[in-house]
Amino acid sequence: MPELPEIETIKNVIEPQIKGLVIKKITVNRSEVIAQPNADKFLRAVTGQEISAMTRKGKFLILHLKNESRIILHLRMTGCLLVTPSDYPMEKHTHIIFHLSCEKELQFSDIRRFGRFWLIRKGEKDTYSGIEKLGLEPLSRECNVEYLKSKFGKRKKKIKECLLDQSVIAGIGNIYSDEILFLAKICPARSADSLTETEWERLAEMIPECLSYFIEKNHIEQEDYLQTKGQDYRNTPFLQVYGHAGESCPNCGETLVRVVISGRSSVYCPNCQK
DNA sequence: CCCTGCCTGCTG
DNA sequence: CAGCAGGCAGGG
Repeated sequence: MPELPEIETIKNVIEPQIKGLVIKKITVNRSEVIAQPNADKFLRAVTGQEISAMTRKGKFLILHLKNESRIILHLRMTGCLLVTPSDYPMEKHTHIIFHLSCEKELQFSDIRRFGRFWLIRKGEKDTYSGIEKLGLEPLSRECNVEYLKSKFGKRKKKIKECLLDQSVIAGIGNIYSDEILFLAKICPARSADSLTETEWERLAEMIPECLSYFIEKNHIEQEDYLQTKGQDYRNTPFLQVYGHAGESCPNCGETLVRVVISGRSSVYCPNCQK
């Protein structure tokens, strides 16, 4: 169920463990997690390749291979990556195992099976995964108040829905949109075109502040990550509104309210967030 | 634009 | 048992 800070955390934990290793063999337990073009082609193209790097874009992870093709991965709601010793027991919902050199494995598990892999070959245009449609990285310099206003300023959409629009800002999901709007003191149901200059400024400031704060909080050592099976992002103790409907606002003590915005559960403080 | 489907598991 | 879960594509 990871959003940008969690994907960043996963990348930081996994990358140093697999960089430079060779994919010797792949076990596919559920081929539907390989979205494109077909599982066999995927296996043939990837087997024997060295992993040169792992990067993140929005909520996507990208495994860069030595031959300049790349494996794109989206974890969706419950996808999980683990680097394990080669004799490590398989989790119940493990769908793909990359058997690597140095007696290691990269295991992909996913309870709900929404997660997907794509293979993009050298020079091939990625029209499949959706990665090309992503907007700016929220931690980039260009994702500033002018950009937000130019993209959202005239929309009648609710500001929370705007923050979830991956084609404008890549990586914010349901948790962090609530947290960001709480920090910016903006009600999630406000229409974007009603925001004042000050509110746009607060929003532009809180997006990177909130995300980088949680990247820091998520920080975890490789051993602890494996021990907790990649399930403990350690962010929950620090969430101020998400998951706290009915409790008191950490700012003012007013009861936090849950509403549904475009099908997503949203929590906010009716007193602090106008 | 909202709504559903995709899946399994956990909570009340 | 229904309802819900941190995502997204596709449909009407």
